[in-house]
Amino acid sequence: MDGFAVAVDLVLLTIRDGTLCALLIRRGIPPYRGRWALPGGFVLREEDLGAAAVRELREETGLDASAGHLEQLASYGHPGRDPRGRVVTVAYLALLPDLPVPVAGTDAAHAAWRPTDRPHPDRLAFDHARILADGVERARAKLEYTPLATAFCPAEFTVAELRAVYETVWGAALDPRNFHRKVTTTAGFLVPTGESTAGERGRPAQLYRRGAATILYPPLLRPAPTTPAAQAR
Amino acid sequence: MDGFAVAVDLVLLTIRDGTLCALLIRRGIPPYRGRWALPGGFVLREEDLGAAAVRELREETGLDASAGHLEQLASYGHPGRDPRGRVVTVAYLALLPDLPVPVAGTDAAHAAWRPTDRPHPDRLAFDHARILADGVERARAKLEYTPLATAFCPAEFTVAELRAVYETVWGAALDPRNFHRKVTTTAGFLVPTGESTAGERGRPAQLYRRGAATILYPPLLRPAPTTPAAQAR
DNA sequence: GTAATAGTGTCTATGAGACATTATTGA
DNA sequence: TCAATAATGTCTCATAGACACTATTAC
Repeated sequence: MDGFAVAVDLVLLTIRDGTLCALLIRRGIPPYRGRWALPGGFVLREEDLGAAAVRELREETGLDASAGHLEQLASYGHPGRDPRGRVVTVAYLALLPDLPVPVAGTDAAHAAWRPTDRPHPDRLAFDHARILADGVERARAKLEYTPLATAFCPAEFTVAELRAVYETVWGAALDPRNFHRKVTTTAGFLVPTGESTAGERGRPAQLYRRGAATILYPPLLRPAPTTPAAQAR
Repeated sequence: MDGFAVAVDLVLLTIRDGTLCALLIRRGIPPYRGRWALPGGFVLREEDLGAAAVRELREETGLDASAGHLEQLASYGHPGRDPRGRVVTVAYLALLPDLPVPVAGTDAAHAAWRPTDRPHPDRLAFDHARILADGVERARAKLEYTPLATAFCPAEFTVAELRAVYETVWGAALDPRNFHRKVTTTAGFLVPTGESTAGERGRPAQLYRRGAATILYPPLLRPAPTTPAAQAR
């Protein structure tokens, strides 16, 4: 009944240069030495799962979880997923604003933000490709019915920046006028600061902070891909 | 790094007598002997997490998972959640049609379907009250944007039965005419069998099977509780 | 016939999609 | 003045909500 190891792995997403990116770590020790993997590590003896995720986040990025958003994603425990033995990993998903270059963890040769659609020519270590894909899909879905897109933005941001988040994560263009109307009229989504941008070319944009809402009602649905009907997406 | 036990616990939901119910097991062994708990057990040495959930489902209910719907819910691993030691549990959520009385597991004195809003006067064992609440909320949310309400129904069912599922899970009345229009015009939700009910009082109802759709687009949103705005729900 | 339930049609209100113009800055 | 970007207004269409009537059975 005993004898499992429990790990947390982090899908850390941010937007850099108009691309949805995930933080990957180049493994410095076996197994999968030299391969790229999600940051993560084993849960400590007296540590809660969420606390382990927060700790790993700080260790890998130097970030406080409050800057963005951190939630549990799913658990993965296929018997053969780790050659060292039976390891169950609890994956967490974080949405983060664009950061300075992350500090590499002590047990990793390198760390890098990689595009989520082609993280690396080689396959990722373990089942991390699957975990990453699940995290991206979760993020895409949650942008529809929560205001979590703001977690990708700095504390103060413009409507155009927020729209760019949606367009990047969904990979679809959105109408700037309809988007502006939607986000500014949905109660609790945005709080105007009264300030404006300056020094940019073009008309200054009003700055907003994230509001108190936790869900968007009605939701902001991503455009239907092909058919106007239901089915796969 | 080793030394964790990994369990699966099941939130088995069904609708009985117009009430959303969960299957609870009266524990026959310590800890929490005599208290009610979610069905579950430890993951075997060479067993995948999902396979353990399917196995427990069969052991506790005699059910095949294909009759309803089974998905991973979340993992819970607070250090003090189990007095026997460090146990991480991966909770699974199942939506099941109304069943004959479940067979009690070998290590349990009793098993019973209990209303989810007041499972028992005593507190449930472990952190199972929280897990149950999370499962119910997940079910409520998924009825909005998936056709999973059909998992609560038998293989063939009427629109009125399906509507009763929504009304029970959401605890809100829905307009029969608008509901009928929505579910019958959403592609892939329902497949008419051509058959009708008979022997009931009143006009016979057409029978349907669940369709191939996996998501509902646009979703079938539950009525906003109070404010027409966003915020907590 | 009566009671009971299923199924359908219409009108309205709300929100999304398409689209052009005005506003405000830096160069 | 021009280029660039932000912000707003209008029309249309799709969908949800409100609501009343007809249809088909058992008794």
